Amino acid sequence: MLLAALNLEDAVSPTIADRLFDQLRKAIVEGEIPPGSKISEPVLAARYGISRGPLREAMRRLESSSLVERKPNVGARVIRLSSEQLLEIYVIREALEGLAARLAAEHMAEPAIAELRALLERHRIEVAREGGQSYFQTEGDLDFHFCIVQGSGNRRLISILCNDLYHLARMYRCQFGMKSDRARDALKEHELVVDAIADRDGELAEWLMRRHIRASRRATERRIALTAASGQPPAANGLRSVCGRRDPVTGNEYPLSASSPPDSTN
Amino acid sequence: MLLAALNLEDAVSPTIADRLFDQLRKAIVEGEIPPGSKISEPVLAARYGISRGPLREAMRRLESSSLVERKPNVGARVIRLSSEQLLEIYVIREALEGLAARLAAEHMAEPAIAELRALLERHRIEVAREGGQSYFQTEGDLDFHFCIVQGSGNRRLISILCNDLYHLARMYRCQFGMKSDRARDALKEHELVVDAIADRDGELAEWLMRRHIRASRRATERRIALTAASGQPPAANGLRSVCGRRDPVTGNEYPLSASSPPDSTN
DNA sequence: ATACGCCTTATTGTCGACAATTAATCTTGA
DNA sequence: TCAAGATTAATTGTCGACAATAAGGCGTAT
Repeated sequence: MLLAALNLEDAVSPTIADRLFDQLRKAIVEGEIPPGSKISEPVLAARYGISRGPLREAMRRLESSSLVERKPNVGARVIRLSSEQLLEIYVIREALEGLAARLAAEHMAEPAIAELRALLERHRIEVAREGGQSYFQTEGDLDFHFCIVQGSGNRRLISILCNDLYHLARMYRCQFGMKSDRARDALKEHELVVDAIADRDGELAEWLMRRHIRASRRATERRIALTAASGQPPAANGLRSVCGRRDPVTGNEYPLSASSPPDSTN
Repeated sequence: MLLAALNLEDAVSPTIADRLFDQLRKAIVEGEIPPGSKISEPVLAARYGISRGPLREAMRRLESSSLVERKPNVGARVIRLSSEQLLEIYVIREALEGLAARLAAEHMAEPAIAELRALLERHRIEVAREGGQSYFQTEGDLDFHFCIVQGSGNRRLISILCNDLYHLARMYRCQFGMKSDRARDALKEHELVVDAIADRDGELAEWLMRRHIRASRRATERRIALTAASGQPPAANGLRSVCGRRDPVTGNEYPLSASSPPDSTN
């Protein structure tokens, strides 16, 4: 529900290819199409009841979003998530969202700041209710960052973060489970950032945002170290593996482990 | 010639769509297909002697690179360059390339640093020969930044900068002419950055790179203020308009002013 | 028994044609 | 004469079929 802001695509496109792109991205991000699985064009086209033309165009866009990898004359596979790539994204987000926070402090309109405050208030209630363990908070976290980036007013910055990096980050979170025990700390950090923005203190806002993302990255690093030590292969997802179920799309391939969509709060 | 590093695509793809994407991107970036011009699928397909299928896939990739804008059931137009968007890119580059410089100082291998030094040496000779006015320097500038980013070792950072932002930056430069009088200063700034990287001083490298890009942005701002004051419309390109010639691709549309490819040093 | 080469098969890449939507033109009325 | 509407034309979106490439299986020779 709070994820509404993340669904840029709720204004349905009249063309099949665009709609399909949204559907496939959602399916890949939420793990419905497992990472590493091969995507067969005829099978997928039949699955969605369309021709291969629009499908291929959607696949091209997925490739540009680096959600699938394609080799010519061979086919496309859903990207396999490596911890290194996740950390790379954190490093970039630290720089980019720090910038976004500074710009937001300079450009954001007062009503938008008030909305941001209201959003954090809802998060506060939620965290208090679920004792800081809620998985939901993780999504709320993305919602918060989403709002800040929107407030930066830099359209290309918005595009880079919201069209590509956030979907990747969400994908990793869905894969790894991520019922972060950092919800309470994260919320506090969020509030400090918003305070700085409300004070129009861009320098402080950037510093706080960078520290926040750095802390987030370190928590992820710890988590990765844990799951790696517990015997699982490094690139595997540490989530409930639904072995009794068959791949819903590709049908015949069953890589590492298939994970069902982690929640339906959108 | 020095642009060789920028041509990631010299390893020709066996598929038409990929080859066409490279060709079209080059044509758009260098202004052969003027900004704002409508792209007709049948015309373009005939022009390149291929079918509309691969063309559409290439167009989808161009759209992802934000080189063309598409409206459903209407068509695609080459993006029109606004000064605001150019400055937005500079702001992002400042954050991202500052990060890249820091990472390069930490991760770059010694031979790569030596290569970088050699590159700057060639630039030094070139600048001395052309008296700091050379247009070439502008391309060399991109080459330099390209190498630094490659040295960061962060694959996603490399992808964002080299696959999208650099092509846009190059497009703006081609459109605006850009025989920057800042070549001498820029070269000096480049050398300082490389010194910091060689010293493995990441913090300094980042600071120097940010300052360098900031100076570059300010020079561009001044240039924009000049051309805007000299009577041209703000989004127009301030380059020789070849009015006697017809649009080589779309054939029937002739927006603002068509500019021929600024150089052939690749 | 293993390795090399050939062949079969399935998948991707490409093409031409049809349908749907949009933009422009022409007509008609006030 | 201008505006509003319908009509026409062109472009885009979609589809099914063919061709080319690569992967996998099979057989044979060493």
